[in-house]
Amino acid sequence: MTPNASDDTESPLRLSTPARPLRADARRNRERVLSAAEDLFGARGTSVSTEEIAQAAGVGVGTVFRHFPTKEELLEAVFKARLDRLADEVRHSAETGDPATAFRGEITRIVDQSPSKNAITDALAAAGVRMDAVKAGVGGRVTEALGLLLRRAQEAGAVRPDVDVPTLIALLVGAAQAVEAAGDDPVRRARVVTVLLDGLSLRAG
Amino acid sequence: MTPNASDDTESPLRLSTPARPLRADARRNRERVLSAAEDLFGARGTSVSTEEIAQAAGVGVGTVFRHFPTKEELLEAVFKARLDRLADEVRHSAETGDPATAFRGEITRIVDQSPSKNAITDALAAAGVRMDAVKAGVGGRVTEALGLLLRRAQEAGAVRPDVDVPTLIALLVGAAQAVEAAGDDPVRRARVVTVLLDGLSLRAG
Amino acid sequence: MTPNASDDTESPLRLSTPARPLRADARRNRERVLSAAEDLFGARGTSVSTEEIAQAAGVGVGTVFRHFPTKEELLEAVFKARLDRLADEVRHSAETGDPATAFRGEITRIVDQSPSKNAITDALAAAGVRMDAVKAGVGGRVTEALGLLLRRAQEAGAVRPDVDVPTLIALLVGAAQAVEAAGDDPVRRARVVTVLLDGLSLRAG
Amino acid sequence: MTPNASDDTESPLRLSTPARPLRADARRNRERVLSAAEDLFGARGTSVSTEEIAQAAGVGVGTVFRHFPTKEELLEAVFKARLDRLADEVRHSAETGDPATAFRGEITRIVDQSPSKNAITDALAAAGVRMDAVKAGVGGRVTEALGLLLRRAQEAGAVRPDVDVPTLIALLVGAAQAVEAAGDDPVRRARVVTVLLDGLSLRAG
DNA sequence: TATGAATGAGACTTCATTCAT
DNA sequence: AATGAATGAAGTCTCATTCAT
Repeated sequence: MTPNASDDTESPLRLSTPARPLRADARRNRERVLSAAEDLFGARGTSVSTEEIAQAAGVGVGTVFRHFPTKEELLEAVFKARLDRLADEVRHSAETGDPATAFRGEITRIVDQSPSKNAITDALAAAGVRMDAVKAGVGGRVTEALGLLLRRAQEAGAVRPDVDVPTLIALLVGAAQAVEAAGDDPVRRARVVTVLLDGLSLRAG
Repeated sequence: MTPNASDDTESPLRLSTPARPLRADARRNRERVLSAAEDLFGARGTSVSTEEIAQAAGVGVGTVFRHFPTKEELLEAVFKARLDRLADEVRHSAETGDPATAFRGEITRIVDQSPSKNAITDALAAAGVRMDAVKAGVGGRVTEALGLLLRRAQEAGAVRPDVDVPTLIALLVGAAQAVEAAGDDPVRRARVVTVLLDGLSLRAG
Repeated sequence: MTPNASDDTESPLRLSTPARPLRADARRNRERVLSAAEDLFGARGTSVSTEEIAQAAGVGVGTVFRHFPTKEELLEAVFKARLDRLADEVRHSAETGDPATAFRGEITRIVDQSPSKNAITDALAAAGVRMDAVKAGVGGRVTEALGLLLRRAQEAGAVRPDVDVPTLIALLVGAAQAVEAAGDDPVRRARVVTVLLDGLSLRAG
Repeated sequence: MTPNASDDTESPLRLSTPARPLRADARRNRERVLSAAEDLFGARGTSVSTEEIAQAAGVGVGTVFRHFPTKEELLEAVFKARLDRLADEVRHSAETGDPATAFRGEITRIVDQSPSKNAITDALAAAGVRMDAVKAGVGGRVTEALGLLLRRAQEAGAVRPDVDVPTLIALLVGAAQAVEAAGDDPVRRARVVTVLLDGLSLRAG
């Protein structure tokens, strides 16, 4: 909603000052809340109460609401934070080493990490979250980074050319879910990833 | 809307009601509630209130709770009903025609049908639902039917042999999610399915 | 207890049915809530909590909200009920006996009754209450009845002709407040009413 | 903004601060808070939050609470300041010119000024405010000044003798409310004042 | 049996007040 | 002294579930 371009920070109270740097302790609390929220939303869905998040973060409810005036804004912030980290990671991969290997490694990593930590899956599973704000904001960075990763792999002939970034994102979302559905068995989880990667690779014949 | 052949409502297996065969009107009410619940849960998630489901079904809340003593039990019943229909459909496919074609057709159908109606996706997305009860119950029929479908396709050399039924289920769950994430664009949705099927097929080399 | 003329009822849930007659117990509860709300709002202002009103009415909070989905709607309902009773009373006066006496008697009665029960004063003091709904609804009846009372008194030469109904209403609102501000001393309260009536009467010269 | 002539801020009588004369900046902050509070309480009722008042005053909440340890004390201070100004104004009127004219002019002025600025009305409408402190404090000055104004008018035969100061105050409170209830129409507002003045005047016969 | 009114725990959010910086 | 972050009690409202009709 904010036509805010760069800065990711969020002023605690919507005052006139656009991006006050936040006092040290305030910032620490903000991080604690964000982290607790990420854990709990990841582990038990978006229905965990704000009260519980506050407890987990070791602060009062009021503090949560000072930093995130609405539960939805908290959800969005968690989502953005995840995407932001994901974008960094993907970009780093994309710019490093062999395109094919980078692609495979990164896809595997994204899909196969702890489901409760998976940026895409449950954030999207969070259903109601406004994708608008996200797409306009950090979402763009993810798209960009994935685009680079994908393009290089395609140019190297390692990935089929008829897949574009949105499709790749959809596939990642699904694969993360699939891995979660596969349960704890590492063999099964690996197979899921294998099927995805094989499906994405350029066929020999 | 469902490409379902036979009865839409109550399949051979009845689980909730132990003995008493239910009066005609009671049975009709049960079905109406189940149907309304399926629609609303599908369309707007499991957070729709019991009250609203009752209204949509044209009955009082009390009636909903008479048939399904808990919201969770209602959720389970919806889930079971979907799986039951799915099992019928899959079995029918598996027993008909060419194994490879049947497999491809059925996978496509499962994944690419209206997401809000998709049996696996949102029922699982419903998070809290006890899979125990389900796996012990109708789940077995789905597993069985999918097993038949998969085995025949593998024997025909159309599907890689290192995929077992649980993995296939996980993949279906994920693919359904992926298709939903792909949005309304039919081209993208088709690509998602293609990637899945290619990943599942036996490689030439 | 209420000298209420026609049907005052309100359907508990805004459904399709326009004016379902309400079950006996539901109706009783509704009245109890309304009555408790009138007492408490009158005695301690509109800031009394819904919880407390529920307790005073001997019902759960949920019941209050079933009948009045919003605190504001409860406020409005209380307001309407008061105006409704007032309209009945005024009309009855206006149609009975000598115009001048009726006018004086009625004005006195309105202004000098227990302030916490005063229909106009604190309901208006309730600040936020939407006058729209009220004016469109029962408000019209009050205006009408006061119009009759006023016109007859003016035609009888007992009241100055340059006062119209809106002005009279404003004066009543103010006088009620003045009486409240006059405290418990009956002599002072009487004087306030006297000043109002003298101010309203047609001067000799 | 106030049609107030002289000092807007701090009149002779200081009540809150017992001894220490307050540093210059502290004093300025106190005035700013008081002024912001008066504006906001007047415009939007006593429910405006302390936070918002602090913002409007350009200070932090902490500063508001340093000067007025309680919201209620802030309310009282606002009230006192208004009464203080009122006392000055009334006394000035009472001591100037013809008694009858002074009385009429002053009553009109008090009642008919911008309602949101009206000292008596909404301060009293603020309901909870302890009148004790006020009556004991600045209230006395108002009473005194009004007493002078009233006595001289009565001695001049312009005002009925059976009205005492407390009654006059009650009438003023009510009339201010009546004017507010009369809305924006200046004709109606004028009529309200006329009725009051006529009611207060000594009858010819 | 069906109905829908009643219940009350619990969710989100606000705000007066305190306290570390 | 000033600031504004933190606190937590309290308020409004929702909803799964129970129960009288």
